[in-house]
Amino acid sequence: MPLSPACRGCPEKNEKEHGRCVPPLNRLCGGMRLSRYFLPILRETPKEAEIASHRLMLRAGMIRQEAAGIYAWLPLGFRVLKKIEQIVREEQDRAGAVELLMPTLQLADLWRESGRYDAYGPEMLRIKDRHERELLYGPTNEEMITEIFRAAIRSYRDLPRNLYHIQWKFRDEQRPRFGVMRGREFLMKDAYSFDVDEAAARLSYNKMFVAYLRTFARMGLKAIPMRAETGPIGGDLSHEFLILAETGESGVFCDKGVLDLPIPDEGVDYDGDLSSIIRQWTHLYAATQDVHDEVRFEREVPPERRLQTRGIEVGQIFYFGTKYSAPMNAVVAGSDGVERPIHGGSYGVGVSRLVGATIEAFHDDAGIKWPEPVAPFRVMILNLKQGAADTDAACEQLYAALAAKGMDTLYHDLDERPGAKFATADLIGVPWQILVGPRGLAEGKVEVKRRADGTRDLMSPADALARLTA
RNA sequence: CGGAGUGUGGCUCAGCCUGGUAGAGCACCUCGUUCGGGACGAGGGGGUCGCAGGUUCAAAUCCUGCCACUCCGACCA
Repeated sequence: MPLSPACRGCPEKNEKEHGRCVPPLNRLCGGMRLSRYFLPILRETPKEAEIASHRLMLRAGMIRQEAAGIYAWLPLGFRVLKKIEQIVREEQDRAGAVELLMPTLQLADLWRESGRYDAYGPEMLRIKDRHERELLYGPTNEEMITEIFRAAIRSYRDLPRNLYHIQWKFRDEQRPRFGVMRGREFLMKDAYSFDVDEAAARLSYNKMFVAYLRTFARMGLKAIPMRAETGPIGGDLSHEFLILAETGESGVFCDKGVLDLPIPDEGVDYDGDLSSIIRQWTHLYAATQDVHDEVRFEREVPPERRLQTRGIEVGQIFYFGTKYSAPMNAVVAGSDGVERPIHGGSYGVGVSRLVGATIEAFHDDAGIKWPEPVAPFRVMILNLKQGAADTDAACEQLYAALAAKGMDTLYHDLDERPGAKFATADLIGVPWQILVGPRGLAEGKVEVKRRADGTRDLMSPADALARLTA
């Protein structure tokens, strides 16, 4: 795949790897002038927003609510969504999963094969087309992927496989809330593994387990795998991945030791033995309220290491055996020539929810503090005296130089007062701000401010460039 | 789905009880003065008061029904 010119030199990753970028990400590399952007900032907090991430996403012009639990993603929010999506994609690919795209609408008849059309309940949005054919807006895709898979695969030699897509889902929640954290329409990565038997399926499960550890860590999040109930999807092996946050929906109990476990590096051999990593991450106590065992907790975890808090679920993995393959007749011939149902697993990541969850983890009173890997822009240039020859020239030079390096840069070139620009920059949470004002330029200096901790350093524009493109 | 609320300009709200020419702050437009942490002055534009009925000479306001949205709880791959 040829490199997009805009991608050349992008600091996201080396150029060789960049050839794998899907087109939407290519567009994220480079610069943007605020005067040509669409960033509808709100000065006051909309009254419906109770929690920080919802409030800040509305104020920062990332989303706009169109109906209960249904949001339009405005340009700034869309950038973050795409960056998170891309990290998820890269780690799925690395773990050997193969991307495809299934439709949002599905035939009811397909769901009758598994028996879930009647079992699912009012959470499923049901639709009829002009021929009175019953359709549904997919809340998940086990049936469809099983249908796709069974049509093509005949032999155990074709296994294992893991297919995934990143697609919008709809679940008609009784009470949507917390903005994109619990919307009715949401973007989810869902992967589905197919194996010849349970032992093989567990190997597939372990790959996704490790991929998830890496995925959330790359976003700057500390996600902890916890034993989980399997819920309506069914099955007998499942972990939820939660990031710790006081505003989380789930109560969690764990051994503090899990907070310091090492994340597998990108050279991890997915075809090798992952069991030691899984053991390391599962032998310490960690459970959500639903499956919490207080007696075991007190027996296994010393008092000083007991942690009781709340968390936000950002992923869940299941092994469910032949739950779908048996009723839907998805079978392969074994080495003995006998056909048997394949053993399946499914693996979800809440992509749109992660946007809100990240803000819950990284914000202060002034606004969002994006971790660099998912920030909508990496650098923001603030021209503190728009229209003055020296500040304009210095900003244009910085902007051109950063864009040439493929750096995501937002140039605040509106004719606003410095205070307003500071407030906007802090609100939208771009990790690095370059403050260019007459005061500093008199000494040939600009100020580089790091949003995460508020530290500022005066330096020459050349040094600022070197520091931010290092 | 139970309970509690709210719908008035892009945002936050007042006005409703006690019916009588639709308001404020912020935002927006023009001009001027400003300019390192959300400036100031003057002038200006923008609203079928959620929808539909009803009562009345007259309804944002009173009555009835509906719709939407929010919060608490239950629910939540």
